[in-house]
Amino acid sequence: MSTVIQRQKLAAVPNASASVPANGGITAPATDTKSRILDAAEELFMEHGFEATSLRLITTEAAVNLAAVNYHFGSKEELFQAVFTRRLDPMNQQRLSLLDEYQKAVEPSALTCEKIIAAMFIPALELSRDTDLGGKNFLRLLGRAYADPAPFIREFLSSQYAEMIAAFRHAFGRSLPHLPREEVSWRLHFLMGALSYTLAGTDALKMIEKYHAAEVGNDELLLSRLAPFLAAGLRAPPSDIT
Amino acid sequence: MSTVIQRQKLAAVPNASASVPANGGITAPATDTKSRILDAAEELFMEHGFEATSLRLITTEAAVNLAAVNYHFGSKEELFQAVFTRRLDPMNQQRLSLLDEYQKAVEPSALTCEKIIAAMFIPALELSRDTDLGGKNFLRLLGRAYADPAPFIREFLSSQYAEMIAAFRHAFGRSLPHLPREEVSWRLHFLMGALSYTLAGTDALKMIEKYHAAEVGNDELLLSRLAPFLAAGLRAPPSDIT
DNA sequence: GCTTGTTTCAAACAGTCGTTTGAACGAATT
DNA sequence: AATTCGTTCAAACGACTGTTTGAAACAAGC
Repeated sequence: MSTVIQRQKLAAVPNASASVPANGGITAPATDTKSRILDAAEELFMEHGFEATSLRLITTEAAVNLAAVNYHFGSKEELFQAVFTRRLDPMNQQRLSLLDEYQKAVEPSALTCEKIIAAMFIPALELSRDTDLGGKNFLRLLGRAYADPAPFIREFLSSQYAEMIAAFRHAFGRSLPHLPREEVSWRLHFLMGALSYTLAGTDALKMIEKYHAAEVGNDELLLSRLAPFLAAGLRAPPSDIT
Repeated sequence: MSTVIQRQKLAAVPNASASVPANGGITAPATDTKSRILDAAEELFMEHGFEATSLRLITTEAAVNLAAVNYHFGSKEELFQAVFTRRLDPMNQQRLSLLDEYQKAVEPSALTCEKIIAAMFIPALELSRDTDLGGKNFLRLLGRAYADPAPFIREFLSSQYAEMIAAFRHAFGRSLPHLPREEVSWRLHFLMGALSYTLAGTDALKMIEKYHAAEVGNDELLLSRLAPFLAAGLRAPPSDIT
């Protein structure tokens, strides 16, 4: 009862052509079905998690037919991965090239920890600003996916991250030559933890709002808090248990 | 919602008395229905998450009837909370009393960061060792719950943690008098992130196995890696953006 | 014996889930 | 005009969800 089925409108929208949305608002309309699904899925997966988000919720929010997800993506799992590859792949690529750029500028000496951390964070921060609304959603979604138990999520993420992690472990190793390789691995692990937790939690956002409203760009503020903390931790003397 | 629970008595339970299990094995059988459900739920919630774990899976694993969950706990959500309160409440209480004990020993001076960190970690580590198998499961479950989007989980956890967090923020504030209160809050936040990520992820366990098999007690090893990293981060000079 | 109250059980309830189907549409090609 | 192809649609599929029910099983009290 009551839950009358969604009556979708006909397609055939000739698109907004090149017209700037012109709505002083925030969100871009997203013309084609595939993008609308991705946008809605990104937002809803972040809000409720993978299992708790039904395809009917996504397709209703995106104003498309229920079957469109399986038609365009194959399955719910593949949709989830598509949400990630759309943003994660470019972001990690940007991290790698930024790290490379920084390294070339100081060759042959090693980078400072702060510089390496910046190469990890800046692409994430840009992502959160570039896209009108989706970027911030995505970072929170990403942080949550780190802790998701589903095997297909963990495998997918670890494969997406392998190359980037390896490059940054190498960079930190060069920057901290006195530190055993093993210790570098651990500290990179802790660093990722602090980062993903900060990006995922709503706590961080609440803190920002509480203290600084919109005074500084919230992203730079976050980096300015996190970078000294992490850099100092990375440079700590190695533990004596070997 | 808010379905008022049926009758549910807790009196006259004969209990396991003082009998030590005495089985040289690993797992305790868990005699009564309620405990068997809690044990199975703890393990399965950790493995698959809240939404993806069905009551039928739990009751099958616990070898009890499906209706037993609703009879003993009221609902799936209340079962989830019961899984947490069983271990989380004593652990946080232990953290508080340990912090208090450390503080009394050095009064009137302030505690070192390492000591405060130890007061946070040792109860968690003991939990992971005391109980035969459940403890380790629970810590991983806890780490994952931090990142769970479900509102009832977030609210429940934040209420369970409020008192402990406040006490430790105060202790860190005393230990780092040169640091603005705001900065202390941020760094405590990062600290919790590194901790929960480390406890939740399987990555940390894999690292331990990779490097040290069972040479040292894995828990002490973990603390010896994490404490210097976090202490150094906490003691870093404050960021210049005010 | 019977009664009382707690706990277990199989079965059903009322939905929601992801996925599939086959018909219908729109636009370009022949 | 007819045909093709990619896309959208309503409807249904079978399986699974948390929860409820009313009857049994069980122990203890009188």
